[in-house]
Amino acid sequence: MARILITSALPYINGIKHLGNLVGSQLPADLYARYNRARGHEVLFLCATDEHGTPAELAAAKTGEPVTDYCARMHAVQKELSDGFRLSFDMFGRSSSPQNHRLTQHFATRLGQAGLIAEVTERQMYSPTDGRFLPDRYIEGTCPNCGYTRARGDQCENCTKQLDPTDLIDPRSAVSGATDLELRETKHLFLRQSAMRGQLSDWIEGKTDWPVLTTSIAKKWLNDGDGLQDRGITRDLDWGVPAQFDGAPWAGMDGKVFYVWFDAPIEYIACAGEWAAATGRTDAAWERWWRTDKGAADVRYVQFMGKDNVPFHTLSFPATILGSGEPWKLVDYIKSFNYLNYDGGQFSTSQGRGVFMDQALSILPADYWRWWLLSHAPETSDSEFTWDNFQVSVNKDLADVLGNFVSRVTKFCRSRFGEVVPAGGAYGDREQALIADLSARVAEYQAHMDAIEVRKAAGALRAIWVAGNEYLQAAAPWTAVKTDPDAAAMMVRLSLNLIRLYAVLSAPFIPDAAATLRAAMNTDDGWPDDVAAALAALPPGHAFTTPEVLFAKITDEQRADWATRFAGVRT
RNA sequence: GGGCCUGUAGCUCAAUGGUUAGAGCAGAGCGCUCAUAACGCUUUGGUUGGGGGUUCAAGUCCCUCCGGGCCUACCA
Repeated sequence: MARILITSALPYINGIKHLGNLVGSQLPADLYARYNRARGHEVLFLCATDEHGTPAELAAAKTGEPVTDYCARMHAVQKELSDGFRLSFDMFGRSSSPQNHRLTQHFATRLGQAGLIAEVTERQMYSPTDGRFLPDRYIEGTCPNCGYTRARGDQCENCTKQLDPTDLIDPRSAVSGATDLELRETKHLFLRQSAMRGQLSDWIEGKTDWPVLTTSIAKKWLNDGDGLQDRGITRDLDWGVPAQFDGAPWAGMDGKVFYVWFDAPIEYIACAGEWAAATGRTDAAWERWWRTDKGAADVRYVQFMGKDNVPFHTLSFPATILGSGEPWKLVDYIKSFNYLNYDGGQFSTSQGRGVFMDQALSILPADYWRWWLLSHAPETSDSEFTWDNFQVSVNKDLADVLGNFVSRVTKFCRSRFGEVVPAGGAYGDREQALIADLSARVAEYQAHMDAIEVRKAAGALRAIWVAGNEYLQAAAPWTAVKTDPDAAAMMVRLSLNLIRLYAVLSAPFIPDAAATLRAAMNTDDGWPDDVAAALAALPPGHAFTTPEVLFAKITDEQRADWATRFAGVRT
């Protein structure tokens, strides 16, 4: 039995995530977690809300709530939605947890003691009206290059020119519109990533089995220009982990907090501490997942994320861990995803374009979304969601191929033999061939799942479903029953066992439907390590119930309605 | 500007430099009647974005042009 630590990129606290966010990290991570649990491995699957930073403060200000209240409320909302999508986190924590405060300050201390933190004084834009320093992109003004009047302080969206806030003509706060901006000196801590460039580069160069998407982004940052740059890890904000604390190896950082991208990855570790605390476990229980000197040496750690998160997971977070000089577990494999587009354009949180997690669950059960999203996961390039494709794929795969198979088998059995697994008859060549075929296909499915090839795994699973329909069509028990009832009984018995097999194999993709099938077949969820044996799990005389329609089809009217409803801006 | 990814059938996507470029869906034809008008079988469909080059051999490698996307370190 292997031990597998799985983390999904942390969803930011600022609002409800869309389906593109979901398929880029949490959903495939859940697929992998469920699969490995089903295979009998020991899994710890962690995720949390990423709660610090300027956007959280501004979102709270907008609703009039204290930021702590806002984050608590939004955490609950995101937790409910992740439950709705059946994301099987062992812990859905919070980066604002006491565990993360302690651990973030601990890492900062270690890095400081190791000489890997520098104090840098710089000048940044301050808005007296807003009472805060403003990140570059929160300053708007007229572009000196093209005259666009809503250029941001980091880049003009119109002409794409890189800008500095001081370049802008008539700069103003994007938060309040205030124009009384001024440059103020402020001191910040920088993580000396440049000092660790060689160590990080050697580590990345050794990861030859990682997706190109992952390593190419890392190498770009390592080698671009003057090489890996130091990164500021503090901000002038109120909401976050205080950068000044007892035992800190620096002074003068009062009123500042750590930058979210410093504390958020540390929450992966702290979240394990939250898990232990929430489930009455000791520190040793979580440390055996994270400390190689305390039992984690045999852990395989896999991270899931969208491509925009890669630099922080390949460089900054490893720099934090390596720089600490302590035996923390480093990531073994990074699975990164491209983006899911929505009907010819991008999903957009800010513009409310596309389908968001709450909306998705309000119109269809989670399994529909899980199946479509995972079977179309943007692994090699960006992929595209269209309502037409969604309707056709889901109806065909889930309703016709899988759902209808269950219907035809259970209803035929009920009408001819009653709701019990019929006795009599023995396998012939056709059945032996089916078992051989399925054994190969299950092996293929497992290989793709082990390699985290999500779309290929979905294709292999679908082929297993199709094999049942092919068998049934060729065996034709509805004909055999007229002349050879024992043979028909054997065919039906095998087919009923196929339903159980499908329930077990499909559970990582469509857990609710799988649970419905297992309950209907009145059986367990043991993995089919031996397909022939698995197809005898339901013995003659075993009672079952005929399930209701497993997946109702999406009608043309529904599709048209949804396409219209979600075309424009979220209201 | 720089870097990376990408362009393959009507659609969504596959193809360690090595047979005649594949699969699902959609389309067409046939079969079946247990089933959610579902299922099965057969089948149409390609100058692999354009052009040039390397090679015995190129969807794959190189150059160039065209299109799409991402990143570019202060959003997270």
